[in-house]
Amino acid sequence: MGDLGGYLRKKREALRAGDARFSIRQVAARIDVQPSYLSKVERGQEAPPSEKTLRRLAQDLGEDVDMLLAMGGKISSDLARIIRKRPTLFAELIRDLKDMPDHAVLRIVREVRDGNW
Amino acid sequence: MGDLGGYLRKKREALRAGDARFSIRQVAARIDVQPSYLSKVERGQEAPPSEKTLRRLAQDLGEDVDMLLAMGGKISSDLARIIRKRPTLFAELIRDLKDMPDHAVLRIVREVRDGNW
DNA sequence: CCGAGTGTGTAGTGTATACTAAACACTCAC
DNA sequence: GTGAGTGTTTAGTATACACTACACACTCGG
Repeated sequence: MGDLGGYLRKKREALRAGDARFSIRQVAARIDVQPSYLSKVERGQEAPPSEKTLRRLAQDLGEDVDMLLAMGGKISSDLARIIRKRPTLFAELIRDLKDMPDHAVLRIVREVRDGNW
Repeated sequence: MGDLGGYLRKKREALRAGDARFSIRQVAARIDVQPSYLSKVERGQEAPPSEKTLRRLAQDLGEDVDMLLAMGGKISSDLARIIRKRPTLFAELIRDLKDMPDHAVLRIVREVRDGNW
């Protein structure tokens, strides 16, 4: 599951094929880390970057932030904050949804969004 | 919000009123930390304990684990794991529920549990 | 008075997190 | 063949996390 490095490398190389601006060095410069660091992250020689850095990376590579964070073993701090405000309530809900198939959860999401509550 | 220390102290002192086994020293011994450490935690002079320690504390004091963890700025690792397995899905749901009143969320919980999905 | 128990103050520790800085080896264009 | 760019290696760093170990000062029953 947690192969953040390999995923990042593949994604970057795909982008790089069509745009020279996606070299390790240039991406690193844009997201404000050392190229050596990014290189190691991509090869799994370093632990996943911080949330801040993962966010910039996601933005630069056009990837979903929540997914990259998850691959890095983290959860977006805004989600964490929401949960921590009503811990038992959300804990219950999330544990109940644990084994539900995606489509069932999605149905809930949609109904919630449509405001039938 | 985040006054874990004060909350713990109050709770322990309440228990202590009816049971001498709830001194700092004895609780500390049971949850396997130094009394000085627990003392500092209760007075907010130390950062919140680890998840492991908070769990033992919650158990010993008869408190809700998820709530104590939340007060300590953490989220139960089993919840984190559930979310990380389907990050975008849960991120969407949680953000949508952010501003919903408790009773509305509870209704969802109950419906989910009753298996009408 | 003394022994058991109470809470607390001070100092220090091991480990993880999240990186930086500088140099090395290679390719490729001109 | 050299200058610009590429990825990588090695070594080191600052900060936070999550505590321990030990000693101190106090109370209170017998």
